[in-house]
Order: sequence, then C-alpha cells, then structure tokens
Amino acid sequence: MGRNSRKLDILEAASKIVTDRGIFNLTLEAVAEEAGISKGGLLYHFPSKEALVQGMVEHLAGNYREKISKNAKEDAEEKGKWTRSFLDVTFNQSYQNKDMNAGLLAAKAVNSDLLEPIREAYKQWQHNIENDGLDPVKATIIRLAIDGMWLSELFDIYQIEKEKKEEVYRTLMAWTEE
Amino acid sequence: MGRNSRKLDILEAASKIVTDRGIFNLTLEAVAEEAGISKGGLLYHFPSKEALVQGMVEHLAGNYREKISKNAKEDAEEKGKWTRSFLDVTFNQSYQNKDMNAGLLAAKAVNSDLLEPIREAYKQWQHNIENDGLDPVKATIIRLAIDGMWLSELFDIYQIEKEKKEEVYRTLMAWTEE
DNA sequence: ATTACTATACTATTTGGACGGTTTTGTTTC
DNA sequence: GAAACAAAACCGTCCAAATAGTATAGTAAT
Repeated sequence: MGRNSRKLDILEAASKIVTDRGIFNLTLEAVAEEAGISKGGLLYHFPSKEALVQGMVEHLAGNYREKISKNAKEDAEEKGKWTRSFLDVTFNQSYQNKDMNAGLLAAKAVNSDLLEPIREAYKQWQHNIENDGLDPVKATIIRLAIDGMWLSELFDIYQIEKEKKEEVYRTLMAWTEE
Repeated sequence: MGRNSRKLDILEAASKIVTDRGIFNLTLEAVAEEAGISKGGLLYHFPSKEALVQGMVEHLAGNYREKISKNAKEDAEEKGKWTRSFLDVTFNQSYQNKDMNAGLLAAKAVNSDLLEPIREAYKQWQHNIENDGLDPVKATIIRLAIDGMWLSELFDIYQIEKEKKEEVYRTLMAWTEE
C-alpha cells in the first residue's frame, strides 16, 4: 500500500492526538512522532499547521459525503431516502468515527473558515432532506435530533444510555417511513 | 461600591475573546486587557488559566440551571413542563448566549473534566424530561433536536433559516402539549 | 491590617516554521 | 543495463515569538 497512504497516516495521527490528548496537544512535533515521520517530513506534506487541519476537514467531509450519497442511492424506497441515509450514516458510522470529531474540533479551534467543506455538505443535505417526500419540518427535526445526539457526545456534555439511544434511533427511522 | 462584579467582568471578557478570536487567543494577557485589569489582578482572582475556565463553566452552568428551574416552576401546566422549559430556555435565551458557547469550547479545549458541572446539570434535566408525563422517547427527541440546533450553530456547521427554525420550535413546543 | 488591586520585570518552556542537507525513487540517455 | 540526472520524500537543527506563571514593590480604600 505504500506511498500514497503517507498523507493518510499523518491525518490519522492528527486525529488520534486530538481525540486522545485534546486540541492543545496537536503540535507538529506530536503529529510527526505519532505518524512515525520527522517534523520536516510532515511539513513537506502539509506546509503549515493550518494546511494540516484543512486536510483533516477535507478528508472527513469527503468521506461523510460519499457514505451518505451511496447509502441514499441504495435505498429501495424513494420517499425519505435522504433523511434515512443521513440518519443511518450518522448514527451507525460517523458516530464513533474519531476523525469527524477531531477534525471538527481542530478546525473550530484553528480557523473557523476551514469548516467550509462541512458547511457545504450540510447545506446540500438540508436541501435534500427538505425535499424528500416527507413533511419538511418533521424531516428537519429528525436531522436535528440525530445531530444533537452526536454533537452532545462529541462535546462530552452528556450521553444517554444505549437502550434509549436505540429507541430514539428506531423511532426516528420509523418517522421516515410514515 | 464593592465592585464585586470584577470577577464577572473577567469571565465576560474571557467569553468575548473565545467567541471573537477563538480558543487559541484566550491568553491571560488578552483576558486581562479585555477586562481592563492587569495581569496580576487577573491572577489574583483566578490563580491559573484552568481556574479561569472553571469559573466560566461554573458560571454558565449555574445560570442555565436557574433559568430552567425557574421557568419550569412558573409553568401552569404540570405535564411536560420540564421539556417545555428546556426547550424555551435553550431556544430563546441560551441560544444567543455567547457565554455558553465560549465556556463549552474553552473547557473542552483546556480540560474536559471542567465540563463536569454541565454534565451534572444535563443528567438532571434528562431525568426530569423522561419523567415529565410525556412519552419519554418523544420527550428525549425534543431535547435532542433543540440541542442539535444550538450545537450545530455553535460549531458553525450550519444554520437553518430563521423561518424554518421558528417552525421547528413551534412544532416541538406543540408536542409537549399533546 | 486586610483586601483588592497596578505595574513591571523575569523565568522557563513550548511552538511554528524556515532551512540546508540527505536519501529514495523515477526517468532518460548512452 | 548502467550511468547520469532530476524530482520527490524526508531528516534534524535552529530560532524568534509567545506564553503561563512567579516575584516584587507599591497604591488606595476600607
């Protein structure tokens, strides 16, 4: 798998550091060490810290987008497919995805402008969800609820019990099929 | 003239810096200057940066708690009062409250343990909401949706149009009255 | 005397990033 | 196929700037 995964190695290392040690420990040296590369080598791939964080965001936004659009396309039922896809991917995949959380936190801390790719993605999803054959307000609520779930966990504000989480998920999913 | 609001001035200054300039610019010097106090004076009140952030969190958590419990007590209808109060306070008051956002971001960045007062508050609210005379799952969804709304804005991920926000709010509110 | 500061100077450490050099890999020419 | 060269990938050191926190001497009001 060689050479092309070098950049990915670095991005993963950066995510790991943010997740495990917090934003203030995301230093070039720490990332280099975690990725098994020298500081110079790191700066070769990402010429500045901002570029590194930008890389993180672009990577996670791309991944997330792909998953959601693929999932929607595979849905047999037309009505509600975007809402379902968003719900499913967010709950079952991105949820535990450290990259997402780390990238968000890093971008917010370093430079809010770097969040643009994510904003762009969300804008599109919101549009799709509102034109999904469902009641737009209810669809939006579904979206907000699942976002509330992962954002509150990302923030360590609270975490509902697994049981209740599953129940919420099933209920929201059922709403997309009404 | 016990200018006892000195500590509050400092906390407000800190919030303003985080909101306007981001977490990395929350330095002791910057806070002192923004608060119109010397660095020594700042350290007199908050002996370390961590203590300052702790102060921020405690202050916002206290405020938030008070508002919600006051609001719930004033509700004429018993059923759903906690859910309504949470919804109302979050949407109409804490929402634009920069203190909340700044405190959260600062605590998450500096030391996640500092979020404990908020976690404690949320734990209680979740308990109240689940025993509010409403369907617990639906009540939880209401809570999650409104959290999704302010957290996604706090994060600058997306912002729905005002119109739609109001609609969502009204719909959620109606659900607490069913 | 105590509380609540101001003002300045200082230390010790960290950090982003520049820089110059080296190794690896790939391509062309003989 | 080997030599010659070029480009990409990478290393390790150096440095100026910034920062948390300490120290200290002094002020003003209660």
